[in-house]
This record gives sequence, structure tokens and C-alpha cells, in this order.
Amino acid sequence: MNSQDIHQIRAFDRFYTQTLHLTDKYHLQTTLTLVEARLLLEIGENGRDTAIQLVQELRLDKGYLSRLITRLETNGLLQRTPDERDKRAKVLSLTAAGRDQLALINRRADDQIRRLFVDLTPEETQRVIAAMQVIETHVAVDPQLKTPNQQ
Amino acid sequence: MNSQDIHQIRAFDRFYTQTLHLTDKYHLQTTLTLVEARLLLEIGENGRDTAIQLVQELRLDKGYLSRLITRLETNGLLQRTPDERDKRAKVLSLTAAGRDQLALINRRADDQIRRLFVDLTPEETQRVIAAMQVIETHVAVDPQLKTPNQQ
DNA sequence: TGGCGATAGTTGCTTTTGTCAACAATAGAA
DNA sequence: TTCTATTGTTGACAAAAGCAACTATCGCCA
Repeated sequence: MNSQDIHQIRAFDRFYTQTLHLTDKYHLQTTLTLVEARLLLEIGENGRDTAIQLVQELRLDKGYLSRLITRLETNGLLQRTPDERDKRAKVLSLTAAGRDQLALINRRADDQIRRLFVDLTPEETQRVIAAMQVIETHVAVDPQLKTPNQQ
Repeated sequence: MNSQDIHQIRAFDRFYTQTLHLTDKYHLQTTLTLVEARLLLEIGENGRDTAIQLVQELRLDKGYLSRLITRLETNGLLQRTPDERDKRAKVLSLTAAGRDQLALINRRADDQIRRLFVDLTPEETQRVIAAMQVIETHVAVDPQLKTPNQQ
């Protein structure tokens, strides 16, 4: 792999981060911060999450997470219910309002994707999607991801 | 563009953000924060930057930026020299130490890319790069990027 | 069974990061 | 010249994130 290749890949990285500006994708025009949106997403998709699972999946400090959850609970977006089997743990789930909020976020994210592809012909769109699949199936997962550095 | 397409694209986004974990790419194992690394990168590549240009390019608050620059200057990584033509402005440039640090960051970023591609055959690598180019040439730039929201 | 190290979550405290507004100095146009 | 816009700095503050100590519970095992 020569340095020209690396240069191109890094250029793509920059392009992708800027264009898709992944950082503010989900919480666009909601009152939620990015982390809160990610929390909602995670809890909403997975169903029965517990705080420690989120700490691992989202790589957050547990104290920080605890406060985030409290905030979302205060805002009525999720609820903590005691875990029957493990009385230390609390199972997190979205309220109806939380599901609404999540649906809104998803709709916005979908819209954003649609806008990015609006000028492409169906053929071009398919080419891009195919290209994404090529990348996804070939590029290895960075091993550093597997060694969480949070407490 | 159907919802299945959108779903795939969003899945790719998640994959890409996580795998490349773009957020901590540049400052890996250096003493610099992400923003500082981006600053160094920007100044290093562009040569004769001025604070206001960085405000626009990196979309930072100018007060915040001012302090960041001070910090990097204190650490001996860059210097401010008075602009001849505009006495309000100061031209920013890397010191030798700054260039060293930047080189280190670049080396680390390159290494990370290399690690991600290490298991691919040369042919697969070329396919991925080609796929990236397909995406890059087809996907539109998000118009929101063109309307800076910083002061 | 009960004692003990590990785990889940909360809380207080601190640091880091980012925002906002006011300000001085200079630029540039009327 | 005078007035407004621009560049950069600073102070005050708010939000985000991290660290460490603590409680309650778990689960192992002697």
C-alpha cells in the first residue's frame, strides 16, 4: 500500500466527515445533544438496555452516563425500571415521548441522507451504495475499538 | 430512493464512524487534543493562515480559537508574526517543533490507515479506493456546510 | 452460610471545552 | 476625517466530560 493510496483514503475521510458531518447528524433541530440522541437510538433499537451496557457500547464514563440518563428521564423520554434478577441494575426503556423523539430523529437523519443524494440518478445512487458495501465488507475493524479505555 | 437504501447508507455511516473512529484519529497518542491537531494540520498545510481564516475553516468561536492558539504558542508549536499589510491580523505558522509534531500526527494517521487495510489483497485495496472515489464524486456537498453558524 | 472481591449505579468535585459579550486596535469606505 | 466593519484578546460563564469515593448488591468459594 503506497503513500498515494493512503493519501487518497485520508482525503476520503476528510470529505466524508465534512460532507456527512457525522457529528451533528442525529440531533439536527431537536433539543437533544448528540450523546443524548445516541442514547435514545441505542436504547430504542436494543430494547432492554442497562446502563453498564451503554457505558461499553457508547464508551462513556459511567458517572456522566448516569447524569445523562437522569436528564432524559426528567424530560420524560425514558424510564428506569428495577431489574428483577439483578437488584443493582435498572433496565432502561423509552417512554412514548421517547419513541416519538427517536422517530423524529430518524426522520431527520433520513431526510438528510435523501438531500445528499437528491441530485443523483437512481443508477448513481446504486453505485454509491454498492461502493459503500465494498468498503464495509473489506475494511477491517480497528482492533483498538475492542479495548475500551473507559472505566 | 427507498427506505432500504437509506437504511443501508445510515448503516454505512455508523460503520464508518466507528471503524475509523474519526473523532480521535489525528491526535492518537500525542499530547494534543483533536482541535489542536486540526489546527496544526490546517496551519501546516495552508502555510500562511490567519486566525479569522481558521475560524471560518474550522468553524470555531474566535475567542476559543484565540486561546487555543495561545496554548499552542506557549507549547512552542506555532508562532504569531505581525501581518505587514493588516496590522490587526497576525500570521500563524508552525515552528520546527510544530512541524515535527505534525509529521508525527501524519505518520500515526497513515499507520492507522495501513492497519485497517493490512488484511486486504492489493486488488481489494484498489476496489475500496475506487469505491471511495465513486462516493466522493457522486455525493453532493451538504448545503448546510455553506452557511457557517459561528460568529 | 457468611465473608469478600467484583460489579451497577449515584454523587461530589474538578477539569476541559466551548460560548457570549465587551473591548482595543486597525481597516476601509464615505 | 469620521463612521462602521473587522481582527483578535479577554473575562465571565455554561455545558460537557472525567475522576474518585461511596452504597448496594452480586456471586463465588472456603
